[in-house]
Amino acid sequence: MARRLGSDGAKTEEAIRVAAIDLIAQRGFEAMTLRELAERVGIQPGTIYRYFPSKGGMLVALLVEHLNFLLDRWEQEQPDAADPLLRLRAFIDFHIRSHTLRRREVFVANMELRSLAPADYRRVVALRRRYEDILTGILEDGMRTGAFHVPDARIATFAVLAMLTGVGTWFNESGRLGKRELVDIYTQMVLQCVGARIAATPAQRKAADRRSA
Amino acid sequence: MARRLGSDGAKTEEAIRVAAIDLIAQRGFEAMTLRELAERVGIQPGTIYRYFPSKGGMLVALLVEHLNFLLDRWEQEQPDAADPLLRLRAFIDFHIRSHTLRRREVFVANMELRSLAPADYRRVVALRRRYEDILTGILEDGMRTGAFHVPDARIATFAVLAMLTGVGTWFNESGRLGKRELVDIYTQMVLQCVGARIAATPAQRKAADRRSA
Amino acid sequence: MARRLGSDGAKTEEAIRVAAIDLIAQRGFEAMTLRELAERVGIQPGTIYRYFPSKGGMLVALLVEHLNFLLDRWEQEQPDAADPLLRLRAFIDFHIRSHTLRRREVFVANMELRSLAPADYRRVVALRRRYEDILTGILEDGMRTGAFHVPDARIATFAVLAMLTGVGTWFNESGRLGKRELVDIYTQMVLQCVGARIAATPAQRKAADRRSA
Amino acid sequence: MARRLGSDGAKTEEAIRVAAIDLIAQRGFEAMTLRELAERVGIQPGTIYRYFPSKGGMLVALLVEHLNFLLDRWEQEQPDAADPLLRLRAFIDFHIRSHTLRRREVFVANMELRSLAPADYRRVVALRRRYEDILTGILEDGMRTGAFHVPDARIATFAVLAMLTGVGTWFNESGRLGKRELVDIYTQMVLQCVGARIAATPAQRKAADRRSA
DNA sequence: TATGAATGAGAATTCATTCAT
DNA sequence: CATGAATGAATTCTCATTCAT
Repeated sequence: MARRLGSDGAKTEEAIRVAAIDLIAQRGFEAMTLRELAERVGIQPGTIYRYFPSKGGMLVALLVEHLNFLLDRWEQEQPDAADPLLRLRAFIDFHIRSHTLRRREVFVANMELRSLAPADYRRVVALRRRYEDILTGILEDGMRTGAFHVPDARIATFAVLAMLTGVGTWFNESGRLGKRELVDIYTQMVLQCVGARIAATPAQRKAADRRSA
Repeated sequence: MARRLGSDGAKTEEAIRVAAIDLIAQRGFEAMTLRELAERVGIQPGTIYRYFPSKGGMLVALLVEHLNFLLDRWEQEQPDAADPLLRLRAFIDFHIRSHTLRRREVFVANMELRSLAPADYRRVVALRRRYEDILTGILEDGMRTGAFHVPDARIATFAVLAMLTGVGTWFNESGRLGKRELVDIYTQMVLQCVGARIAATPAQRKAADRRSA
Repeated sequence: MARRLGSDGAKTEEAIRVAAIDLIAQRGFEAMTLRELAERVGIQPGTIYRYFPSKGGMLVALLVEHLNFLLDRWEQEQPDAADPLLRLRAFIDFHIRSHTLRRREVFVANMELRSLAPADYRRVVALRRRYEDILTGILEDGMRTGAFHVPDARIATFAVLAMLTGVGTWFNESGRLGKRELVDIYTQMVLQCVGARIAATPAQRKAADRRSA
Repeated sequence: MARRLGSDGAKTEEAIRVAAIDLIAQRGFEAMTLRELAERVGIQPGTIYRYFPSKGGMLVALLVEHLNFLLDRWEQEQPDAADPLLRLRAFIDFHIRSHTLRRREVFVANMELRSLAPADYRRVVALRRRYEDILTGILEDGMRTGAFHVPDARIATFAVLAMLTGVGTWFNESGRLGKRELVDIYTQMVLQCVGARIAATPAQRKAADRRSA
């Protein structure tokens, strides 16, 4: 059969992307086979090559798309305010929300960098760097204004991002914690970590009290 | 020739282990081939099977060895004292030292869990769990004594371990930071993070001052 | 869009033929892909099937067309005269001219016979045989009249055709030799080869003198 | 099964070479598949890669081996004498003998150059060039001594080699002609072609008379 | 203890071909 | 007349693994 009724390139590509992220997150990029991927999507392996130049090319495409999504979203969602504390809160919230929402993408983006060809690696790392720079900027501002106290803004960036990103490793949508609480808990820990003077909003304190009760 | 003069099983096995950790850290477990590994060690691929039952069996052996090493060492090195703050400091120091020293092992242990067969996975995760429990225990003690203030000891464990383990990702032996400073910086951040009242030792404050000067 | 303005089947077919000969000559029939061919022509691969029944069918069509062209042309251009020497000169001239002009077609016709399906092979070889027979006829006539002295007309045919056709392998339109000289040189060699008593015309001798001067 | 009883690398490689030349001559390099080749040899396709780095690498190896064989043999067999006529006779004899003996190798070497990667192509063409140079050298010597009369030694080389090599295309071991006669016939034609004053030895004349009787 | 020959299964990728539109 | 989506079969090549020696 040359073409299934109503087959549509854009839909097929999206289906491949979704299934690929899934499979890569599950098994790892190297361990995933295109056969498997094709079967999930319900197409023949060869068809993947209409949409991606190669298995490796697919990985880059996926990672670039994800990082651009993050950067674009932050661009839109970031608060107008200049206050570092407020901005940090917003960033934590944004990061956790997007990292639990697009959990598999994040996982893949963190694990599979080494599967990239050198040129692709540089491209992806450059995008990731832009994301890291957002946080570094906030921390540096806060250090200047005295809102934060960290030994080194860059290292703190790594530390905070590692902490926040780690959430995706164990967080379970259907577990005992809701996303709201998760954000609260991490906000408190991060603010403490960067030595913010006001560690928690009243709302957070209340939430914390409830938990420890 | 059946045996080179002075060839020695124990040495061969160790050479395989070292080369394997190296290669897996570089390329990932799935991407590493036994041919490559054998070539590095200077043996034939078939010879690997004298020491490990299979490629997957080698991974378990490597991970188990590493985790046992960590647990044993902590057992030996942990302070006698019961003071949570002191114990936390010791743990941070231990963790960073062992994680920069055996950097590649740690990396592998974090990245390649999903390459394990289910039974092996459970075995390795159980060992890792014991390591996590050390930190959780310290944090819970500290919460009880009022030394620390975290919303949730388990989550804080994940957060702190993610933060600390992340060091291995970017730390460079020959970079601008020495291990001593690294430990100081992270100690401060972790202590802040868990809401320890005394955030830094005088030594650390001095180091921090130097840096911000 | 179903049809570009002014798109024209006959033109498309000719464009495919030209590009196909080109590509087959360059890479070989098996190595050429229809994708490549389509791309050169600026169409989609599927479109080729409007003009040729299959890849193999295209090859036959190309070869048959070429051989018919050669036979038709000779039919038109051959001299009226019966003199074998004159006819042989005319044939050499014709062959070299058409083989340098349609160099790629000739190359393909010589190289790709084995890519044909058996039935197609027989058909094409029969046409080629008719072309060979022209030369064999001339040589046999010449042997009868005493104009030529060759051990065997059929073998001489193969030898002369191999010699002449080999020109296409190395001849370079923009090289040191013009076509006129090329024909002269080969005429002399062929005439010597078949033991023609008069080896060269005065014009050829002059050309040869110029070269050896 | 890991290894058949008495399996032997050197034998396996030779078997692959023989079968490969056979198949390439039959179908063409591109059309031959490694599956087919392996099946003929009675091994698995993957085993071929113990002996050749790739399909393309196998082709180079085959061609280089063949050309080196030709060059080595001529080195040994060439006559001591300086007489161009004698040397030319020896070369014709050598060429036809080796080209009917190793017919398939020759065919492959002539047809499959374009299947080589650029670097390999240059290497093989350089070797072929050395072989051509042998004939060119003989012809130039003969032109100097007045033994031969050709318009251009290089072009005559191409012409003569094309003629001689063409033999492999149609010659049939079990056909009406023996190799002895074949050499005689071609010797006469070549000598005529290069304008050698003594066109044939008495033996050849006798053979020619028999045929024309 | 180790080699080296070979396997067999499966990997990514390519390609001629089909056909609804 | 032509496209563009897709197929399905085949291709080269890789790799963990086996085992006689």
